[in-house]
Amino acid sequence: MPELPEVEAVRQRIHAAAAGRTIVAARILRPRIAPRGQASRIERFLTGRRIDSVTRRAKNLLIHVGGRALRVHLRMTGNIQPTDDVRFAPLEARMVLAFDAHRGLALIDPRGLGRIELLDSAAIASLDGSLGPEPLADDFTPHCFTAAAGRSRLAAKTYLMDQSRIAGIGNIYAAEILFAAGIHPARPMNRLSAARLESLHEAIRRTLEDAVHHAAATYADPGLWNEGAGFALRVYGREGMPCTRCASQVRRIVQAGRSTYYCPGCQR
DNA sequence: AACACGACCTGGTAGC
DNA sequence: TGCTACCAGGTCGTGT
Repeated sequence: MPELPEVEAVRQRIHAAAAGRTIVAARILRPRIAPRGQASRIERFLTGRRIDSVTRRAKNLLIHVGGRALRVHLRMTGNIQPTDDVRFAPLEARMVLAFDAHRGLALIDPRGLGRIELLDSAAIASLDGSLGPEPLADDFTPHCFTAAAGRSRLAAKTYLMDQSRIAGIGNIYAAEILFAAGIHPARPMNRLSAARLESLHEAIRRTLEDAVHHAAATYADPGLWNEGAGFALRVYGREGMPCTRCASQVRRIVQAGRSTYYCPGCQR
């Protein structure tokens, strides 16, 4: 679930619910989600402080509090949702930030791989510096993308998923973007023409913008959200089914240990 | 530099 | 029905 579009939808939702509110109680229900030995320190820091804003960098949520940021990474199955009953958070709740006796935010994560960390301003800058450009930001221009990408010998899918090169793209949207651009996932980036790199840039923007729109629209409906029904997937998970564009059978291969889906008919 | 692989966790599901 | 094996949207550390 949580790649850039979903994390952005969570950000919008919890920024609206939490900005300006004071945390009256912070409970980390599963200490291992924080760096070793820091869970109670983080709880103490957050308690009594006001949330200024919630921003996003790549797939990281940054909850800005008291000049620092609580970085939350949702990993595979995490989500943060406003709750009206902080005392009876669901079993999979890993952290609860209460705004009063009833309302607050809950980090829900069935698989428990999500992580939190408290960052000072230097650590925020360091995180920022370790990540590639935000694909939906104004400075992610065709030129900026094609200049860097054209020099890499990485397979296209591996390149798209490398957070230090482009921020926020994961396994599902990498497949969808490459399908939209008609590019084979194993094709080395430096063997794509300038024109094809530009169309890839365009596919990145269009696919992610579309997905952000759908993710934001379905966030409020937990049923839809959990089924991932917001965005109509065109190749991901469709092994053996006919391509929606050319009717060839969609294939699944493994790249870097992850499933990659593509159409052998129209991705070259 | 590039890539493979295991670990981290739990739940769902296909197959027997 | 009940068991096992395998799979899952991410990242990090280790090894080649």
